[in-house]
Amino acid sequence: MEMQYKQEFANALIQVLGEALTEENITVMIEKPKFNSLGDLAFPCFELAKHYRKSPNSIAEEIANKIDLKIAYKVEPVGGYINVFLKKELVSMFTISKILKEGEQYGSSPNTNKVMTIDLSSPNIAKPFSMGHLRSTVIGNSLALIAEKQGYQVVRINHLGDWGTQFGKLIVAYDMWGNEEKVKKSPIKELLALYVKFHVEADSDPTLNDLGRAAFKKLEEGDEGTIELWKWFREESLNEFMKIYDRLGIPFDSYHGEAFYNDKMESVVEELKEKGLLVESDAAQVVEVENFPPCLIKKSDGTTLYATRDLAAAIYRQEKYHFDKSLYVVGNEQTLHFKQLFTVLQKMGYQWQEGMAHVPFGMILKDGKKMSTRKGKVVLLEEVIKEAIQLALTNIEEKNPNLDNKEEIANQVGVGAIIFHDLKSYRLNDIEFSLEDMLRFEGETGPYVQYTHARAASLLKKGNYSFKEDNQPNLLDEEAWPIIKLLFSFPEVIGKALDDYDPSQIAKTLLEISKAFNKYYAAVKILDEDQLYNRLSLVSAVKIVLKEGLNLLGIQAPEQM
RNA sequence: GUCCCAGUAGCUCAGCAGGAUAGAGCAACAGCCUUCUAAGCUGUGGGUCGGGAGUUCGAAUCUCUCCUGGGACGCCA
Repeated sequence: MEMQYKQEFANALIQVLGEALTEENITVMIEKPKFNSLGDLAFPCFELAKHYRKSPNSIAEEIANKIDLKIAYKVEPVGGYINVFLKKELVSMFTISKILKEGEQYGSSPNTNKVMTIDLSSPNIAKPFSMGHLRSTVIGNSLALIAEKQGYQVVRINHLGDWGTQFGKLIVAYDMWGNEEKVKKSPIKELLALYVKFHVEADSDPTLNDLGRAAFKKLEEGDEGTIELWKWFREESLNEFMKIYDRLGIPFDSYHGEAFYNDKMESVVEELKEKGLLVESDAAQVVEVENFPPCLIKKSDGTTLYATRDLAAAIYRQEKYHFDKSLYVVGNEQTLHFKQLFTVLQKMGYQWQEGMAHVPFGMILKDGKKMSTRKGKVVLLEEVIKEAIQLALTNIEEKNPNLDNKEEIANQVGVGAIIFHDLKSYRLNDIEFSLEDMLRFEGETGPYVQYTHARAASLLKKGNYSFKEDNQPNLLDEEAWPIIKLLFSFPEVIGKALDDYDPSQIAKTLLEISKAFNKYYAAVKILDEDQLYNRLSLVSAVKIVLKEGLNLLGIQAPEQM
C-alpha cells in the first residue's frame, strides 16, 4: 500500500517536472520524513537544484504550488524538501478496511510454482543442539514462512551432520572409554563427554587422530560393526533433536543428512573427471577455483569431504525438487566453502546454481570467543528453553493467575522470547550469549509484542466486536496515525525481508507497531460508546498484523497471557 | 601473511542504494493502576557515530588509510 502512495506522489511530480528526472528515479528518491511535523512523504530537491540552477528552496516552493495530489491535504515546501501530508481519515479508512477484509492474507502474494529449498538447522549428530544451531533453525524457519507468504513452494531440509571424520573419532573414543548403559541413559551428554575427552587426549597423543580417520574409512567402506554403532548414535541423537523441534514448533520436509549422499558421490566424482575438472594435488583430488583456494573433493586416503557431499546434495535437490532458489542458512565462517561450492557447480555447467545463495549469520560468542564443541564449551538449548518457560509460568502466576491454559501459554511466551531475541537483530551480527537477555520479557522482546496482541484481543472481546463489510470504519483519532502508517507499510516490509533474507525487519516493525499501539492505548479510551466500532476496527487491524507478523517469525500469538 | 565481517549512549542494538534536529530498549533516577491486562505508559540524564584524510551543496551512511575485535584460509564440518 505504501508503494501506491509513493507512486501517486511520483506521478504528480512527473506532471510538474517533465523529463528532468525519470519516474524510477523519483520513486526511489521519495523518503519518509524524520519527524511527524514534516508530514508523511518527502521529496528532496537538491538534485534538481543542479539541473535548474536554482536554489532547492525556490524549486521546492515552485513545485509544491503546482502539485495536485488527491491523497494529500497539504503539500508544503520546507528547507528544500517537498513534504506531503496524507489525508488521514481517507488513508486510515482504506488501510483498516483492507486489512480487515483480507485478514491473515494481508501482505500475501499469490501462489507461484516457484520452489525454494532451504537448508536449515542441520545439527551434528552425537553433539548437543547448541545455541549456534538455534540461529540457523529459527532464521531458516522464518525465511521459509516469509517465502511461503510471498508465494513460494518451500522445502525445509534438515541436512543432518551425520557423516564425517568426527564419527571416526567418536567411534574410537567409544571403543576406548565408552559405556553402553551410560550412553543409553543420556546419549547426548555422554557422547559429548566422549568427544571432548577424545580431543583432550589427542592434544597429547596425535596418533589418536589417525585412528579416528581410519575408523571413518571403515565406516565409509561399510564395515558392519562400525555402521551399527553409527546408526545407534544417529537414532539417539535424532530423538533428542525432535524434542527441541517440537518445542519450537518447527517442521521439516526432509531429514536427509550427509550420510544420505554416500552412494551419490561417486557419480559426481566421475562427472568431475569427465568434465576435466578434477586434478590431483598432494595425492588429493581437487577442483581448481579461480580467486579462491581449490575445492577438495577427495582426501589422499580416498575418502570424501564435506564439499563432495554438498555437491551431491545440490545436484540431488535440483533433480528432485527443481528448485528456483536454494538457500543455505549456515554460519558466517563457512562463506568460503559455499563460494567454492557454487563455483564448482557453475564450472560443471549447471545454470541453476545461480538460484543458490548462502545466507550467513554471526556467531554466538561466549566471553567474546567462539564456542567450541570440542572443548565442551557449549550452552545447551534445551536448558535455556526450559528456563524460559519456567519464567513465563512464574510471570503468569503473578500477573494473571486465573488464566486457563497456563502451561500452554507459558510455552508460547517462553519460546517466543527465545526466538524473538534471536531474530530481532540483523543476522550477521555476532551475539554475545546472555541468558539474562534471552529471558527478558520487557521492552523490545517477543513477549512484549505478544502482550500487545493479547491486549488487542481482550479489547475486541470486551467490546464484542465484529467487522461488517458494509460499515466502513472512520477514524478521527490523531493518535492513531502513527499506527496506520506502520500498518500500511507492512506488506513492503515482508517483501524486503525476503529480498534481504532478513527476518529482523519484520521483528523491528512489530516492535514499532506495538509501541505505537501501546501509546495509543494509554492515550485514548478505546471502549468508548461513541467511537467503539471505529476504534475497535483499528484494534482488530493491529491484532491481525501483529499475529501474522509473529507467525512469520515462527512465534505464537496467544489471545490471553 | 592474505581475504571476509564488525566497531554508533554504561550495556544490547536501530539508522547505512548520502539528505532536514543521530534514535530505541535495558540499566539509573522521577512519575502514572477507584479507566479497557502495569509483560504497559510518561519524563530526566547520558554521544568526538573507533582515529585520520578524501568525494559532495550535504557523510554514521560512499572511497582510502590506520587502530581494535572476531572469523576464514586442502586433506574437520
